[in-house]
Amino acid sequence: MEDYNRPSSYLDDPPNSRLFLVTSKSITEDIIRERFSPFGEVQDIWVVKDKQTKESKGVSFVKFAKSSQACTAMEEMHGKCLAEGTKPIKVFIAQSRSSGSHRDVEDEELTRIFVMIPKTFTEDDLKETFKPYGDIEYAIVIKNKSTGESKGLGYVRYHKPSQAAKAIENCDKTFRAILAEPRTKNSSADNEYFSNQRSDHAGNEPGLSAYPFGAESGSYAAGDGWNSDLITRCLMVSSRAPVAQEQIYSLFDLIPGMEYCEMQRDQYGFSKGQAMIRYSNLGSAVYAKEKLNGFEYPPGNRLSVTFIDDGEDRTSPVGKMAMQLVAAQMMSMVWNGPSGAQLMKTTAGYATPSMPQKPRVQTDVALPSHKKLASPDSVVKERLFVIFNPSPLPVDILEDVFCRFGSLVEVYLVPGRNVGYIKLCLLIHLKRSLTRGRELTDAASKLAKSLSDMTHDLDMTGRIFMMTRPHSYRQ
DNA sequence: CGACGGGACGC
DNA sequence: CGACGGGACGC
Repeated sequence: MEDYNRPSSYLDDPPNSRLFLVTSKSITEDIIRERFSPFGEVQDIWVVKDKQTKESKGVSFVKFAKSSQACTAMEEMHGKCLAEGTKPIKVFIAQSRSSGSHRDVEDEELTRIFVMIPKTFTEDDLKETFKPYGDIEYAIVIKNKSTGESKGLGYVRYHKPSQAAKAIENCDKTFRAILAEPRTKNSSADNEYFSNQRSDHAGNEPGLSAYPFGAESGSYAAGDGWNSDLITRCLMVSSRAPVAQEQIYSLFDLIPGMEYCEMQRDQYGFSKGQAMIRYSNLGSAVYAKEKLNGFEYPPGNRLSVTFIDDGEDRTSPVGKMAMQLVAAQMMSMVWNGPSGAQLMKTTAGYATPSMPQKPRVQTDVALPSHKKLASPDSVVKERLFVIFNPSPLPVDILEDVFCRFGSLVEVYLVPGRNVGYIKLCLLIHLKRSLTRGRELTDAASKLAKSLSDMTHDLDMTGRIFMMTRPHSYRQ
């Protein structure tokens, strides 16, 4: 509740989504709209005019919905002439309205991001994780100088502001990517700059990604819990050679669950050698990426497949790390599970590969019936503290199980730890079968067994505690 | 055993 | 050189 009452306050939201243009005075709002709207959703255009004469002062502001759109427009339009006989325009990211400064915002300030990463991440991991958004100049992990161990933080420098913006918008939220504060003399980095809510890019529109084909080696390590990739139902397919949409369609349609396939086009309607694919479920997308990234189609043309943000609302505090665990588990089902790891042999399109099903509760333990989740803003009345061994179960499974015992508000897994909280606003069955504060019980161990059963090799021999307080909420 | 929504770089 | 308007939620 800052100064958000003023409608104009969201000219700075999300940060760096507004451009400052210097043009000839003859350039009109209509010309600007025509030339800038191809880069994204233009929310506002304002040509600054003299109060008396109404003549343009040769200065304009263009507000985009997203920072990446503004940055791409800046990169593409800086130095262009918008009309015959007019001077080339200058385009900068506008200073935020609150800053008061009129200094040009340098690319230096827009190309380096600051991220939280697993302690196990190497600089190569960091690079691999963030290269889908653009060419990386360098990636460094912040380490303890004496011990050399990672502090779980890193910097990634891109070549272009739009690439950094895309990384911030689209990378897994657990990375908490933000623009890095420029390295300065005064070491205090405690500006009030970054407390702004990030855009949740819920309305991600395709078609603006400016990154070159990131020919990525289809190798990534699964197994250390924290997979470096964003995991979603949406994939981006990149091809060096032009491939018809129908070809991509039939290829990716081999995997059940494809619900959307569309070539990406630039503002002139030309194919960019990229297509967006969406599946109806995570498992299909994970499987598709695993099987088709690096696949030569047509022969000699390596396809690159990466996850892209599907714009789904995953802003619940659960975070996406849990999704990565889901994916890791699906991998293990693909590789080890009974449904087998049948490779797709051909692109000829009839042999549908057997698919791992989305994990569902399958147990001989009698579970109460599935109930609807409580609304996310319900007051949490009880929390269960769960310790997982060896590693947390996927959130959707936990939700599926625990929603049966009460009115489930949220499953929260503490990132990077083997613990989590089950938050409920009403307890029905659990309350009778679990004893406060004590390690137990028949019901809990059955629950544990059923969890283990349904997750194959993951063993949940953890203990479940009852917590009394919904934590840190003042009464 | 374990934990509460996380943040900064040798100039 | 080249920096900040217009319009007016809905309890």
